[in-house]
Amino acid sequence: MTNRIQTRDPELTRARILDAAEALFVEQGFSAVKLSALARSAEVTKSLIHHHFGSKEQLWEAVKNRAFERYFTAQMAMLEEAGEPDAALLRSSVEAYFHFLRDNPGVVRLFAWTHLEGDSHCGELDNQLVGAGAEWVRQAQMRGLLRQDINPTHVIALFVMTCTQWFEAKCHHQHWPGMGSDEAFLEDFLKIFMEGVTPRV
Amino acid sequence: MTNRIQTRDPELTRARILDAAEALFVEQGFSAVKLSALARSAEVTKSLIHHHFGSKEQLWEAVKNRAFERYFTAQMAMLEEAGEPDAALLRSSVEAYFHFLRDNPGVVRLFAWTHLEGDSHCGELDNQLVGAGAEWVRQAQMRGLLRQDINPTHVIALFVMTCTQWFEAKCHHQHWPGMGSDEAFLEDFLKIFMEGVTPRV
DNA sequence: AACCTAACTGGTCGACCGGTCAATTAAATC
DNA sequence: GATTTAATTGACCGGTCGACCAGTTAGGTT
Repeated sequence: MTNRIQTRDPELTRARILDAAEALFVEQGFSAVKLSALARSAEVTKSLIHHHFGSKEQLWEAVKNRAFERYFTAQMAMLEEAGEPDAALLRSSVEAYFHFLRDNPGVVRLFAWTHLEGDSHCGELDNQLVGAGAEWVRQAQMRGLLRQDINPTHVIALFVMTCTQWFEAKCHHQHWPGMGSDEAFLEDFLKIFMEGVTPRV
Repeated sequence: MTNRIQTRDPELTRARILDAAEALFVEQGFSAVKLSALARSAEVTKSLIHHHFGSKEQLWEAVKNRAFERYFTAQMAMLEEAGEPDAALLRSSVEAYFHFLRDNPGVVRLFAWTHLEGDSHCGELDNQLVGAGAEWVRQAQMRGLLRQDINPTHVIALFVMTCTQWFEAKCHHQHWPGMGSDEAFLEDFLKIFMEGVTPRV
């Protein structure tokens, strides 16, 4: 702000505000973020934030929408490049999801804040994601590749929730005695999960 | 506050403040809670809160400590009344934990807020809880009742995290297509989990 | 009954919150 | 080049936040 070239680029300004806001909201949650700190961080004036986004609440919505859209499209892409349903593909899907969350810690925290707010918006957004995944499981079940006495949606929910919670609550359980690394836990989870969902021979 | 009998009971006052604070903190998180609203809810003056707890921050710590102590002792009691390690007992332990969280939604949210704060205090508190659980799994493994190629701590972590996330993110996934009730999900989770941790015959 | 400690109150404080507004100015339109 | 539009600024607002403090009073001690 001090010595910035006197040029105007509203798109860039919006982006800079969104980026700074996302960083702060991810870190501190909605209530704890002060617009003054955000303005400082984004190197714009407070008024400019209001000009572009109306209010703190609307900015929060914009941040969430952008982040969840990123999440959604990334997942959709992963889903579409998946091939025929079989156990090996389920395994690699879990790995892919786990690593996506590991590489996108911001979206994990954004999900957590949103859950606590009781905002079900993001949940509705991935209805089709889960629906497609569950359909995929259902097909594998019909072919006898997965055990058939389990609700397909629950299969999806189980690994999504496990991956999510692993990273959401990492500060909580990372110091538990005997707890292994990201990869070690994923490995053990997959052992249990894959053994649990495939039919006994 | 308006027409309360002019008697003094500091213990009760502290308890009333703690109760009201817990309710508000659980609902809104630390930053969003206003001491004025808390004072109104607890039917005390703002000054009295400062008198008993010093600051908002210290009150937050007191609330967390009390709640996590309750959680800890409840879990410790459950653990102590457990008998010899075997698969059936693991199953009923998961059920007990799941139902404890279902019946104590406050502590689940408190955990979630605490995770987001990065406060590892509660995580350290249940080190011995997890340690005892993992030891219990280890014994079952040695007896051949559970498969031995899995980190015992990960077995505990997996079901703790799954139960926690189920209730933490309920608003998120409860509207997913095909999602079942609490009990239906628990049942399916146990099918996968128990099948995954017991050795193949 | 005198005394003391601490529970409790009302009033108040400076800081700073989110938000507004009129004025300025860069850039797009004509 | 004149005009319009909108990005941007700094000054400012009312409200209220957490905290503080001097004073009052109930309850226990001696």
